[in-house]
Amino acid sequence: MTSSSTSGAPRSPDGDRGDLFDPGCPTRRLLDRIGTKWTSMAVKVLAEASPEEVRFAELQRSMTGISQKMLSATLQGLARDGLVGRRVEATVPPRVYYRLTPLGLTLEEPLAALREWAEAHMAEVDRANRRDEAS
Amino acid sequence: MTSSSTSGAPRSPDGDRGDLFDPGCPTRRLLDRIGTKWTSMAVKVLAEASPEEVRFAELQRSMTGISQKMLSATLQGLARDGLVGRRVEATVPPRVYYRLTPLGLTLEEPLAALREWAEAHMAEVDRANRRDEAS
DNA sequence: CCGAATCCATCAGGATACTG
DNA sequence: CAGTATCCTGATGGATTCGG
Repeated sequence: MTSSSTSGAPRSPDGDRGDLFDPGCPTRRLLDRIGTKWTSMAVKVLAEASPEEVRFAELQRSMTGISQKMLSATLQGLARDGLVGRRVEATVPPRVYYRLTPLGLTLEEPLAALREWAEAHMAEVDRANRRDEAS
Repeated sequence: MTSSSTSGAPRSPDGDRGDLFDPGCPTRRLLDRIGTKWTSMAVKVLAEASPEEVRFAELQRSMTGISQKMLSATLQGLARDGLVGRRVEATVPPRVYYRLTPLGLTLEEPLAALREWAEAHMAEVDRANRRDEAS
């Protein structure tokens, strides 16, 4: 098993060790997903395009620096989570369109709040870092 | 106010290639921090205690499963970012108190929004995952 | 009591090449 | 055009131990 999925589903079909950790925190599990390198950016791009669909190559262009592998993995993860939907156009060459599901759209709200905080305060965070580096 | 400042590119490995990647996205950098395993939980615990201070061992007890190393690293990171403050009581044995700074407190708002989304919708996400596993 | 240091397992994620 | 497969690296983070 090379990869047991990025968003590790509880792969303990039976009693692993019980409850060593506290997996009952949905926030942690959410952050495990949107906290990955490209996921939140994909949601943002798709949200901005919504309700229009976006093609694979178009997404790759919007997300500078992402590889096919990571884009594919990111979209797969979001699709598995029911946050984005796929539509394949059976042409030659084939075209695949992505869009946020209604559930994915609701995620955009708190994500936008986080973005606003980042744009408002990350400069101050950076300043704090500089101050600390001086020591 | 993003006084834009000198817009210091955080990590230019060596030669600045212009804009191959987009390091100007503060959201990514924010998620790189709060997306780590324990950071958001620490902020939550500290926010709930605010304006009271919390001791190291107390934090460790609240965050089930965390090691000293990770708690220390998490708090250091938050302190460097100016989100939490430390107060050392020079007793024997020494006691160290942590609390959110005003800046850290402002982060609690969007973080709480994310938490609400998680509690409201993660069950649906899980259901989507099950449905996908069936294939 | 606090946390720094070491060792070690795992994994995200980048580069590349190949299929349909 | 869209997606998969393989290889490889550095960062994440857990357990443990030492120091102040």
